Amino acid sequence: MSLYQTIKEALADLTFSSDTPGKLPSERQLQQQFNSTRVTVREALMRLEAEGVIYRQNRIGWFLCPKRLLWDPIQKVNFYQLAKNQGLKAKTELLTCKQTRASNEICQAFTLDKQSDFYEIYRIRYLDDRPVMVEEIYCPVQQFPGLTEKALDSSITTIFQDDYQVKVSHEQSDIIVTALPDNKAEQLNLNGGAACLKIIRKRFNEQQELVDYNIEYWLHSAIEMRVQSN
Amino acid sequence: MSLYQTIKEALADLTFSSDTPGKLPSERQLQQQFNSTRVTVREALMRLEAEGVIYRQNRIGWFLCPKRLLWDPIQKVNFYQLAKNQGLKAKTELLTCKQTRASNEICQAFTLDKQSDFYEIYRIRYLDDRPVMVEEIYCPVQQFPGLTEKALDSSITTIFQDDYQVKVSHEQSDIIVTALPDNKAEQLNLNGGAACLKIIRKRFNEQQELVDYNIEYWLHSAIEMRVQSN
DNA sequence: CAGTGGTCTAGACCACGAT
DNA sequence: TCGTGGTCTAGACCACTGG
Repeated sequence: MSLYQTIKEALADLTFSSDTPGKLPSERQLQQQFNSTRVTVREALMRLEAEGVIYRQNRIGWFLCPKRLLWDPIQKVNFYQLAKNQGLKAKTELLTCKQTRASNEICQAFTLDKQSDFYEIYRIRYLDDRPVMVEEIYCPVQQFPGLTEKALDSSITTIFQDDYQVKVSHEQSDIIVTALPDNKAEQLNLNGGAACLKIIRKRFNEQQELVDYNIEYWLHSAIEMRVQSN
Repeated sequence: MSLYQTIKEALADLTFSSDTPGKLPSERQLQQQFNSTRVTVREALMRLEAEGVIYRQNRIGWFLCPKRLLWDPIQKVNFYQLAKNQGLKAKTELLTCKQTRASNEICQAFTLDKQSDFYEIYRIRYLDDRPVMVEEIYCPVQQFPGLTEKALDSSITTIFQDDYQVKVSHEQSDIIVTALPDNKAEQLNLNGGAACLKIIRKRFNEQQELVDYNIEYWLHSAIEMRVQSN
């Protein structure tokens, strides 16, 4: 068996008895401990990261992954409720909210022309204070005047419903595995290139009109999906 | 911008005009071309792999990814039908089929004791002759006597229905992103450690009895999910 | 057999975080 | 300021693929 495999298994077995709980020893410490080089140690670490056992914070170190959030893409349960049901603390941070002209792709999805204005909302979501998701939300200004004034660090669905009487009745999600883009990784204080789940979600009102175009990047080790079909 | 980022973007722009269509130049060629080292070139390649742009076959080289198979985890469409609808050629290869005592986890799922015998079926699935998935299927011998004699390189669901009058009426899928385990990677002629979608699917008959326990590993770049909710 | 990717060594410099 | 991870160099040997 290769050396990095050995290191990987040894690390997986470790109780990671470091100063900070959940934090792994530094790469140079591991290199000495296993009498190897940083390249090889990092190979082992990156495998464990790919498996979803550990994750890294940019220039800080490697950490053990907590358990994944279980999510059913069919159920329209909001993030806070979902987290609470699973004993996790949810938090949302609003990064930016501005009025823009959106990309062609998004205009087309809304069947609006390129002159239309959209709100563009960037948010980060945390579970137990760990950043796990970054999202972009687009919705037409016309339909949601004054949206910037609302409490955008809460549930958008609730705002739609309570403040605008818009009820989401149908949604479609496209889900792929890809690498976290560098600009998104930066917002999460993580490294680009790590596996992530990219979810493009379109939500429609009762008249089947698109009201909300949402792009989410989930840290792959933070989420698990469960779906039922009858 | 870092060198491997530059290389990554240059590679992404390339039309990959190599001998074999879809195959990238060798790592040493790229190293010369970009006046760098293999480590750095491989960093760029692995990023592209993580993004789902290219994949590698063990000791053969790097290849461009064809388009992903679109899959709705709610619909119970069989693999051949799904592929055909999307203009892809599906193929299944039976690796092994044997009678065993299954693991505790699986016995428990079936609510059978540890003495029960199961069929254990290993298969590989191909799209346009590219291996994209490896699976393990467990089902109780008691319920499917003589299953080994059937054409196990076709649809199991069809065999259940036609040969055993067992109709799958309900199923549950757990889906996570993880790394392809080395033993599975080997069966696919791929490298361990690449991102994959692991799907654990339990299928039930009309009496809500578990009939089929299925573990699938999909090459992450080969699949995309789309779900609707009402 | 030549060429490929898989693994590994033993260094180096940098930007950034913690202190 | 010191230690961290992020990036990079310039090699090496091996197992395996393909001709």
